[in-house]
Amino acid sequence: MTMKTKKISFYERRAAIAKALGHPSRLMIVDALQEREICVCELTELVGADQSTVSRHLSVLKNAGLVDTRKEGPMIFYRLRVKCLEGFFMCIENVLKENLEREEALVGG
Amino acid sequence: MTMKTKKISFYERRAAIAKALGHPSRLMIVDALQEREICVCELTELVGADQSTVSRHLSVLKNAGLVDTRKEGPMIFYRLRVKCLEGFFMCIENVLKENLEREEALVGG
DNA sequence: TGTCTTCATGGTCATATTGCAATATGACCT
DNA sequence: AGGTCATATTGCAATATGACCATGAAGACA
Repeated sequence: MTMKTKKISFYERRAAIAKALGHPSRLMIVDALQEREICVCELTELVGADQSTVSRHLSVLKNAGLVDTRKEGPMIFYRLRVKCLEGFFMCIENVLKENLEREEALVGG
Repeated sequence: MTMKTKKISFYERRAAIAKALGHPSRLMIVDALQEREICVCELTELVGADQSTVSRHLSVLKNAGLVDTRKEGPMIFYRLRVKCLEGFFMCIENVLKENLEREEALVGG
């Protein structure tokens, strides 16, 4: 395997995770799951989309390895598989803060 | 504005940033820019795609507020606008590590 | 002026994503 | 078995994305 090929698969794996987090509904879900595990029915209410749509978003998160499931009777509870999302969210907040400052600078100066 | 609308735009802004990082070429670019500012011609070589394709990726990163540009003669240098990407990458690595452990557990037992 | 380099943009095609409706699956209860 | 609730999956339409080619704009330089 060439170095370039290796590099590509390296970034592909990482980009897949970022991509899974790149949708507002999925971000909302992940954020809610930081508190506690939540069933699909409750997540569907939270997101406010069709149940089938939410189910698809959940499967995207699951395929990325971000969440895991637990069965309890007819219900399925989703929970975060990783606790490290703070770093991710902090990074995003930092970018948004910088963007805001830039906008203010453009208006003010 | 209702609470739900507010929440949506909250997550939309954050998801847009994650989405901008959700492509292997863009991740490769951002990673390279952690070292130093780089011109489009060099980034084009690095990524190994058409110059127009790389230019589009760069505009995605710029629109997300992740990078900024500096003109020098006919060249345009791109540089990171934020230094916080460590937290982002650490989070990704953490997820990948967890995923690897899960795969090993599935094989092993 | 003409040409070369560097980068961005419009056009076009192939593919992926997203959303909803409809249907299937699976568990539980009677 | 039949009924009901909670999820997953499939089909389809609309839209977004990503790649290339061709072209355009701007600076450097003879």
